[in-house]
Amino acid sequence: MPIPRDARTTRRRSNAAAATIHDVAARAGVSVATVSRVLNGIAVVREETSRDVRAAAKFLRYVPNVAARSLSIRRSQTIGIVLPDVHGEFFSEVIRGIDLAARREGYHILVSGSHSDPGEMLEVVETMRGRVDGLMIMAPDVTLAPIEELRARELPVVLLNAAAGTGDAITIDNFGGARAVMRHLHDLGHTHIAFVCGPLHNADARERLRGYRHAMRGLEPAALRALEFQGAFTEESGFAAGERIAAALPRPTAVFAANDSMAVGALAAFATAGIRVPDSMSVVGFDDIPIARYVAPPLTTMRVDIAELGRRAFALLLSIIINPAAHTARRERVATTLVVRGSCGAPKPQPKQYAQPHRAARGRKRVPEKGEVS
Amino acid sequence: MPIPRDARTTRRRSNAAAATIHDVAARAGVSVATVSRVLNGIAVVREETSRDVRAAAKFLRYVPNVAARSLSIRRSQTIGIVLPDVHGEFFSEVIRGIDLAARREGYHILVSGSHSDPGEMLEVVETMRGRVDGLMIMAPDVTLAPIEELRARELPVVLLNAAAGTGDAITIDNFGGARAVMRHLHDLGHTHIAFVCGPLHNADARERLRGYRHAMRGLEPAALRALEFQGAFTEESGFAAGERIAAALPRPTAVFAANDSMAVGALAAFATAGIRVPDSMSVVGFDDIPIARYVAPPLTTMRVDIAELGRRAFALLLSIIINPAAHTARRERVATTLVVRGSCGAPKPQPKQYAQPHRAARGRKRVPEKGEVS
DNA sequence: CGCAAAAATGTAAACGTTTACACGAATCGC
DNA sequence: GCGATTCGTGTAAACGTTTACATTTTTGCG
Repeated sequence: MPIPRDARTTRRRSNAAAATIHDVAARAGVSVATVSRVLNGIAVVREETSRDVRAAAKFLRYVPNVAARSLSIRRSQTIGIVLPDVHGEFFSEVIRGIDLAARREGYHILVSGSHSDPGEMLEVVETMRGRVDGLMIMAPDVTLAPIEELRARELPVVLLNAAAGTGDAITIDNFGGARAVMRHLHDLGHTHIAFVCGPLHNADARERLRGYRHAMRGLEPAALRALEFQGAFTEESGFAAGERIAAALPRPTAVFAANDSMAVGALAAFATAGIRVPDSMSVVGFDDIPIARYVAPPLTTMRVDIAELGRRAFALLLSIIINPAAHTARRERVATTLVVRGSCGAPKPQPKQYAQPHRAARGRKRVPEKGEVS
Repeated sequence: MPIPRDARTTRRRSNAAAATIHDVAARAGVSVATVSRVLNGIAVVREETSRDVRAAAKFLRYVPNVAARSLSIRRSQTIGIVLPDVHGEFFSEVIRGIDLAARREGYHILVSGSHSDPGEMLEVVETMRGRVDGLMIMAPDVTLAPIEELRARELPVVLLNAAAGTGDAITIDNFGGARAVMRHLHDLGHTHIAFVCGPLHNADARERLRGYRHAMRGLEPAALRALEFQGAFTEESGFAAGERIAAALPRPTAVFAANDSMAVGALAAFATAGIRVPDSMSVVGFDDIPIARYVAPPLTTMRVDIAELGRRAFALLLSIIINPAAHTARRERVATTLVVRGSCGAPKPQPKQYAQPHRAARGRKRVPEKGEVS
């Protein structure tokens, strides 16, 4: 595409077309190599020369052509983020975390969201390769995870919130968080605790369920089943589950919803059913979404520092990018924090002296663990 | 950087390094030009040759180097999105809208968020230029807007939710939406309507205030001032405003909060103050954030189709990118939709026959306008 | 069959960087 | 003062595409 044919020798400029490194070199009376060195802070170049170059660059409002640079150094200083069709808060918070960390290191982020099926995701990964130095894939859906693992090789990849798998990954400490929630409820004297589960194909939902079951392990299967209610991480489903719980015969005294949205839904259901929270029902959620503190009563929940998740994920990805060889797969987990508000009627008056009928999962030694703060 | 020195002639591959167009050409027994033509669907190339090329490319798992391509065609097929430090839902929804539209056109999006001051934003714009074919800048803050306008020339730019200004821009129909809200309240018989305002440096907040004032224009200034409460778009500020409204002496019968978050906060304040909504107080918000329907009572609000905002913005930007010359600045506005829920006690029994004392802003002819549906 | 026009393909010059290597000019030790 | 370093800079070859232009092959037609 030989349009301005003598670009490297002529000054041009003036009419249009951004200044190139050659223009700067010409104006500063040095070679392009020197300009490049000055602008990249590489090697030793005389202070005076450096000043001239910088002045010329400034005068010409020179900004390096990234494509050319990428081509030459074979890196794009960009990472890709592939997200499923995930909602609001979470989505943006994780991007914010990554963005902050990335910008600090001079990286840009290329995002592609709203992918619900593996095929589409793979396609996106394909179009991103070559354009990015590394990839961050969020695959909370268990059906997506394995596929991503296989593919995308020869490009650094970090998985976010993925189910199991082998590669590098950052996840939320769902299991630990769920156990901490349960411990809190136990400490409050609850034993008949219902659980509103998230969609089972979602890895986070599964882990939270596992935490719940772990805490309820004393119970016989049938009894446990009666306490578990299926939800879908939405307010609607939480509302529906709340209605069923309200109608359950030996009515549970507490509900642990696998996320805040469902907890909020359940709260609404209890309100319409005339069940008073926290007096006759305690409710705990998970995530600590912003409105959690504004529902009535304010929701006790497990806070997840999503931005931190993004930050950590970027750090991990960067370490792989920088030295792909000397890297062994790492799976990190970000801790969660219990935030006690009004929805579970905090320090209940009648504690352990009561002989509780279904007292399950008790007597474990209370090892403090991460994700348990307050 | 001459490492694999004979790349263009040798087959190489096998050990590492992605295949180049030369590798494909060699394997298919054609020239690189032909490969390029086939892969870009350009010009006429014999069906048979085409098949061979495609096969070779597939075999070598060839994927074009974008940097090289960008360098050659002088376009990156990428647009940049610069966002302020904006919260959750909105942030992600707008990205989703843009992403969807962009992907359909084969564009990628480079995002950079969380910029609170103009300087930082400008810096980001600077690092993005050359990397993107166009820019989308969201600047709801009036202090940011003008600065962005001036700069960033010689690169297609579309402003999102910006205050006034001259360039291309897409905004929400805040004024129209606010008026529609007020009309709804009037139709319900309210005249003593309080307004919880957003931060005044925010363009959206200002426009909504303008809509409110327009509807209340019959009122004398002092009376109006007594009905306006300052907020900051947060739940906290909404709560605080709610408390003040609850204590106001001729207590308003309705509250229009400039966004849902504040409406939710106000709702909480009324609940604690023992004021029943909608019986003794109607509340309307703006935005229709997801929890709006799950608070008690469900919030009547003005829905903003944020994804649509993103979509439209992309369409506009693309049109500028494609033909920068034949383009005259356009300012578009996306409509809003009234969503009636429980918080304003819908069709009140006592309508117009009552002689209302402060009946302001009445008797306008009801021109149906966009943003008024239901 | 021969020749012109059309169709298909190849050649090589851009695109704007980075950087290995070469080269001249200071600087140093003696 | 003179070779050996060191320092500062320049030259030019990559990086992997696209595409104007040249060249070859095919086709059409008398």
